[in-house]
Amino acid sequence: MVPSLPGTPPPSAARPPSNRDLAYEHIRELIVRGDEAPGALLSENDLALRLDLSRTPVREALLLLAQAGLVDIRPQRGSYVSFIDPDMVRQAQFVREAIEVASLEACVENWTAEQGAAVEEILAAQEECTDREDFYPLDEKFHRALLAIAGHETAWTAVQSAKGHLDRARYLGLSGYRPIAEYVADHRRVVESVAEGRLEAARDELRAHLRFVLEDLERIQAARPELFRPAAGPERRPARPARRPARTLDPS
Amino acid sequence: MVPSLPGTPPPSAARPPSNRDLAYEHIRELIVRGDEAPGALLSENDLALRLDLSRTPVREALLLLAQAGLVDIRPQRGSYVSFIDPDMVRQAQFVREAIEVASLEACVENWTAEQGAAVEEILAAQEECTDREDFYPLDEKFHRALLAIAGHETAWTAVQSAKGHLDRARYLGLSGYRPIAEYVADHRRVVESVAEGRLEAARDELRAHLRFVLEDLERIQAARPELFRPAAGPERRPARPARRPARTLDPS
DNA sequence: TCGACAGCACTGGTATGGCAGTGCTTGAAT
DNA sequence: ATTCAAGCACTGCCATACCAGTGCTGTCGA
Repeated sequence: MVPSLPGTPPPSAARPPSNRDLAYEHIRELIVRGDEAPGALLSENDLALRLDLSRTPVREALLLLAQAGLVDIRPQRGSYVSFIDPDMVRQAQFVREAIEVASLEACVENWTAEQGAAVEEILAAQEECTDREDFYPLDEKFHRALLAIAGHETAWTAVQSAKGHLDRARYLGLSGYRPIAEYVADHRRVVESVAEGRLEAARDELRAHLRFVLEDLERIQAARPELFRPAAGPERRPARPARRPARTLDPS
Repeated sequence: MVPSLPGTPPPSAARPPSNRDLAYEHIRELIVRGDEAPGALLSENDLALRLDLSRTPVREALLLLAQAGLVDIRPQRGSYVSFIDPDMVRQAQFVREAIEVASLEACVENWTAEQGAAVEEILAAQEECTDREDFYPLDEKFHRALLAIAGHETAWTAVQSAKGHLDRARYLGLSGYRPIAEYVADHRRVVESVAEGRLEAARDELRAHLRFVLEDLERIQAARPELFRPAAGPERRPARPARRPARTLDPS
């Protein structure tokens, strides 16, 4: 049986995506790509107009995004693009590392030639890759494939939910501080260790690989502090967009 | 001017829970406690009537529960209490184990006398405990405390989201197959190892402790197979409740 | 007896209107 | 110059109405 690596979840009838799904993807894209900066107001009304939908699907999408940690909903006040919280990023990193490193054991046990070939294909594509923006999907595919081989692909959703903040940090710090080639080299090292059954080595290598993200993070924070939750201080209020002036009572 | 009315305790105003939150908690309770069995229909309309709310907050609660894996929403068909999926439970167990075991390292490093005392308090309460239903909150408190000591309390949400299926399995199999006292003894063993800095021992003990849940799971599945997703076969359709008969065209 | 089929009672998905809460604007009073 | 309170433009929250999709019911024809 083919475990079916790529994420085509339902083999059953393909239902067209609901408006809620469309709104979710669209808004998520806005946030992750940085088109709407952290702290920006995301008004249900405004988004509904922009997406040419009613408020209901937009509202539900925002609810889901809030649960994913990408949006802060403040009742009766507004929904805002959440700031990147360094602690959240660190926790996400911790969760991800814990899961992926733990999965290596089963990965080593289940390793076969075919799986090696499938992973090799991904690695080859990564080596072709020069643009960072193209690299991220491939990176994701690689890590997901390792989980799938370990028989823990379902656990990817747990990684995913923790990864929201992390991805955004990576995306926004797009300039990148570590060359792609080094990441690919990391990947290859891990795969070789797994293929040769050196579990401990694979663990150390994967751990080191994942932790580089944190080093990048510190550089990103230094370079673009406005993306991060202000430590405290005078409670910087996120700027509301220009507002129509209030008219005093004078219908003339 | 009166600065603040007497009796308004905290600086930040405690906002009353929204109807959506109420609906969420209520429905979650229904599911986790087994009042609505896996496969049961959860109609938005019906729930709205029962909770004396409109459909909107109920619908949003269902949306969140669906994301937590407790509800299956099938568009234009119905929302159903999800079956317990053994694979999901195993994945949840894997995620939980990965996170908690990984946190032990920091836990050992950060261990202090006060923290030992706090944990000891929880353990003492657990030893007083005879009723399983009272034990679960204490169990949760213990595991959460360990994460907190490790400085990874935020990661608890990741555990939590994976824990939905797991908790339900435990709750529904309430008869319990392993005495509470043994669980507490496990806890105490882990704490002692941590306190004495024996990291590897603590890891092994915690791992073993968590895996007992899986053994219970198999017994639960054997005893109450109807709670679990039917393997395949003739696509057992979840029974719809009685339905008002269709009248043929005859207004008389 | 049995299969095809039309009708309709349900479902969740979407659109929209009204509401109370919140904080900015504003201008009068200090 | 500063304080303060009223007004109102916004917010998200909730209620309600309508829609298309789905599958059970019950009848009819072979």
